[in-house]
Amino acid sequence: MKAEAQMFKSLADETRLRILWLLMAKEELCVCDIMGVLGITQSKASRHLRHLYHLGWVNDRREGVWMNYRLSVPPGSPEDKQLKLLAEMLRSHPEAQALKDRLEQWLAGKRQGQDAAACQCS
Amino acid sequence: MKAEAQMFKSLADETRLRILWLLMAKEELCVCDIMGVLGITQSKASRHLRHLYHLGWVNDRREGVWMNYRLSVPPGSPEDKQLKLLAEMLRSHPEAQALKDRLEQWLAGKRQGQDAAACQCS
DNA sequence: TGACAATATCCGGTTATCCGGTTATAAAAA
DNA sequence: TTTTTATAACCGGATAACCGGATATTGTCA
Repeated sequence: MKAEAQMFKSLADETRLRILWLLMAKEELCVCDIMGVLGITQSKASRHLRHLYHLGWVNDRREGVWMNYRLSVPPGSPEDKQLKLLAEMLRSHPEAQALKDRLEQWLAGKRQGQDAAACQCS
Repeated sequence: MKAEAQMFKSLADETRLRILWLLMAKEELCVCDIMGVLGITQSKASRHLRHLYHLGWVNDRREGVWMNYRLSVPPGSPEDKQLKLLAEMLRSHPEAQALKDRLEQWLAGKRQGQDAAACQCS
């Protein structure tokens, strides 16, 4: 039952929950997206993404300099059901809604500066 | 989202998972049952049960000197679904099966010494 | 009341987790 | 090749979690 405890441990952090929530909304995001939307340091964003990666929640895909992450749980697996349940818990959550809005804004802003560096990571 | 993180934190401990698993199998157990079946100290059993109590997973019911605990999640609530999902994850788990067997044995042994102190907590 | 049994809480020690800041790596661009 | 950018890994330090053993509380019974 160690594996199960560890799985819950990986969900027992607000930042990681927020990241999973964003990835459920957007499919694929790079580290700097996470940083920007959540307003956290690069170190923090990368650390938690690696954490989720090592536990099998997300895949990574390199695209030049960017590292993109997306959910990687097999459909129908317990982990998949867990994520769906999490989504259900958060759906009516004001904070989660606000995050989704910030994500939309962020992505819109990114589309604007198309040819320019898409991500200033300021 | 703090509440959700805290909920997962409460599940991120092997002992607490085992306790919940036992309570899903038996409906109501006293502290010394938990101690006996899991083979842990009284301090540890009580501490984790109080933890689960304060987070709303279980109710307590005093019966003389004994303190009985049982699950208290409202049917259909997200917490209920979470428990059901946990049960699904553990169902095929050898360790979980073994625990269930130990619980049966323990309760059988308890029925034997009926009039004697039901629980020596040795 | 006093003795006892079951449980809850406290104490301190150990370990795990999280964080920001820094450094290392890897790909692209100059 | 050197520089730049995005990201990962490392390094203390602070905080929180967990543990066993000791103590306090609560209920029972003589």
